[in-house]
Amino acid sequence: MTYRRSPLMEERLANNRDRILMATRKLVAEGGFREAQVAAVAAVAGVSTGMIYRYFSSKAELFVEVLGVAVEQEINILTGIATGPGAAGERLDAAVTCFVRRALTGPNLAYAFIAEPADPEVDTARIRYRKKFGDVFKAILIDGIEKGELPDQDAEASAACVVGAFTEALVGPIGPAARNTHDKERLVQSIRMFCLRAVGSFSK
Amino acid sequence: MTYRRSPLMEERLANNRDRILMATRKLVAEGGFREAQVAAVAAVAGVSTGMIYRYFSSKAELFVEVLGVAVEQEINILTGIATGPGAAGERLDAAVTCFVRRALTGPNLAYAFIAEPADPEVDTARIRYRKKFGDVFKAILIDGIEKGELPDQDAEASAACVVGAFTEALVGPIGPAARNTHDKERLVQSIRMFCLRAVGSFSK
Amino acid sequence: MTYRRSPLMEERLANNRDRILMATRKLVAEGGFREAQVAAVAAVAGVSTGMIYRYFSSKAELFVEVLGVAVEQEINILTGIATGPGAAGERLDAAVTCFVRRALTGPNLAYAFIAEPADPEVDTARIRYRKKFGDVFKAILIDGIEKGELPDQDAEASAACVVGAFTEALVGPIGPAARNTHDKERLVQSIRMFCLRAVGSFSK
Amino acid sequence: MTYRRSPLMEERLANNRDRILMATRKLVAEGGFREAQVAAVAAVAGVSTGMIYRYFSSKAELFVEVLGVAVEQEINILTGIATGPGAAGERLDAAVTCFVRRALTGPNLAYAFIAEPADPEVDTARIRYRKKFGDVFKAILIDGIEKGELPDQDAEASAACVVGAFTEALVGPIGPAARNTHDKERLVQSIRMFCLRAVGSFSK
DNA sequence: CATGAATGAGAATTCATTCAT
DNA sequence: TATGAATGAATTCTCATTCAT
Repeated sequence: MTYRRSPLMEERLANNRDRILMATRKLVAEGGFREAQVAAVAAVAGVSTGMIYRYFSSKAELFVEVLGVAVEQEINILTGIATGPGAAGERLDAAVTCFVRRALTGPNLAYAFIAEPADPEVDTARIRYRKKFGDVFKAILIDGIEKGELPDQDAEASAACVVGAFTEALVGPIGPAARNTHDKERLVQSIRMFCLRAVGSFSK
Repeated sequence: MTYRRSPLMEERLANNRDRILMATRKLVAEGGFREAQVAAVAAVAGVSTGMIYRYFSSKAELFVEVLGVAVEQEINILTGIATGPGAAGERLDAAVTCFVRRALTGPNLAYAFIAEPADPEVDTARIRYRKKFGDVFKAILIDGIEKGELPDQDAEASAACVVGAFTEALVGPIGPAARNTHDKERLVQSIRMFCLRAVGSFSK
Repeated sequence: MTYRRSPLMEERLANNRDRILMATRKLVAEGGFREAQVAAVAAVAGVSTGMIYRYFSSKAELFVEVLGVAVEQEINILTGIATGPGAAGERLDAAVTCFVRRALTGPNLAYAFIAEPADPEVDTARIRYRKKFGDVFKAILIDGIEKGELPDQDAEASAACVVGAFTEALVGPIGPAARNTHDKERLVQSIRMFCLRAVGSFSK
Repeated sequence: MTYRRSPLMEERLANNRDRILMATRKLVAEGGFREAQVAAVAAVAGVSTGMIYRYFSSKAELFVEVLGVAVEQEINILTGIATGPGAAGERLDAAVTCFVRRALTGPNLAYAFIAEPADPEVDTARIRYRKKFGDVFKAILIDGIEKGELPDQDAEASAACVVGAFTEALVGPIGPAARNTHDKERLVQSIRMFCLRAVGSFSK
């Protein structure tokens, strides 16, 4: 008698995969890639180390996917804003504000951005994911420039600068200082204004 | 007849330390801290591994100093510009332009910004060094705001954003794409304009 | 069908730990802590070096446990004698004789006494373990003094001297010379008489 | 013109040798063989590391000689007592008391006795030196036994036990606890009485 | 299928000894 | 002769990955 993969087992498999991803994300968020050793991930996920290799061919692949999942979530939200109605300046405003606020809420994504690639593979992915963020902003910028709402500029570079600006502001020296809600909101506004002025959108 | 330390010996000593630092810098620039293992550094520097520990008490200390040397060079140049004559906007312009141009010239500084903390010790230093850069820009901003040349803003946050903006633009997805002189100059101008608009300085 | 940890697996686990301990003990007994490098222990135990760190967090911890296991065995036996019936002098007699005889039988304990602290951690443990031996003898002495069976004396110091006396006699210059059974028994009697006279118990 | 070894140079050589020995002794006394690295010895002695190898072919040889010098000093004093006038019991009394008192005075010799051989070579020497001490006591014992002053016993074993007894009492768990003069004198008396009772000399 | 024990290739660091100057 | 910079073998410890059960 052989084992057939029952629907139930499928679900357990999916659950396992998710739990591994979540465990990894948790560990990376808390202590960087350094703390996300395979054994630790397995322990947090409640699976064996061997199990991890059923779903991911290597630790690097696991990391890449963790980054991917985190990025996708944010990209979806931002894209919703970017493709919505309203003037380019307003959409940019909303996108920047949303992104910064979410990043400050939990150490879920921001850390993953600077967290060093434990692997060249992860490095490559990291660059790719940052570009995805830039693309969302770039789209808004191009739209705004075409419609004359924004001054002419290198949309590609500006978009990268926007991403870099809040990355630095979030994870750099001034980031961790913002602990209470008041400080956080102040930081959100500072970054927001900076970026808006930077792209020439004076929505005030 | 007594033995005196000959100039040649002095030079060799200095050369060793410097060669170790240069070798480390080279390796970090090329492949990140990951590639700068003690054995590799020793090989590139043309010394034995033990030699490295004559000059640096640990690998972390070596890394910290490599970062420090690179940062100090740039800080000195930027500070010269920041404390010089001219309107705040002009000095900011010059500082940003200079910084970006130098970063694009060689892999001398840029890597220091993303390079992940192989060590908590290095991490701490890295944050500190980034802050140093921010402080130079912050000084110009505060000066400009006081004199009414720049709009009121959170100088601390803006400075961090400026640093982040060109960090991302330099080492992020669009950075490596700029290979020839023409592309590079275009990138310099893009980042420059972005930052100037961002702080409200429309020197055009 | 679920997987259960088979008895065989349990045994192999226990075996590994024990084999590591035994291998360490063997190497320390033969060549001191110096010879018990992690790689050597692994080789003798028939495991990989990494395996050792599954059971012991550091080499020092391994050494401490090796000492501890050896000491505990002996302490248990001695305590049984010390807390048994009979006059203090007789119990002391039995304890000393038993201890010395066992030490001469195999290189199981004696080495633990001289073996130098390869590590401050091990040093601390070594002192502690020696004190444990002293305490067994001290208890007998105090009992004998109280009951008037033994002359008044510093029980603490006398106990330490007893431990030192046979340590030296066992591992010192005269120890290894005693190869055959006859010599050994003669040594046992010599040490026994020395210690009994020393504490004032002339059971003859 | 070649250099001829002047008397002055001879003296400097001798001085160097002595300074190296003293430096080693100091370091061993303070921190065990572990702390007496060649570089440290050189620094304390005020010579270069290379200099050390002019006088000692290896570190082990240096250690052996340091032990030897320390032992010789003590042996001389003890022999003076042992070969002097008086009853065997009295001479033994004086020898033990002298030895223990001197050992407690400074951490000069006692430590060297248990301090683990950094080298098999040192190990061998250490055993040999301990035997030398035993021989002094053995001589007194044999004398006393022959003259009927002491009960018949295995002089060799008893001598080893005496050495072991105060070694343990000095460097074991109760040793370092005795800090002030009062405690020390009490320890001296305790060890003294123990040893005298042990060899059957009740000089009280 | 699921486990987690086992592996072993690295990586950092130390220090006795040598030898060019 | 004297120096101390330089060497590099040796040692401990880590952790991704595999595979017998």
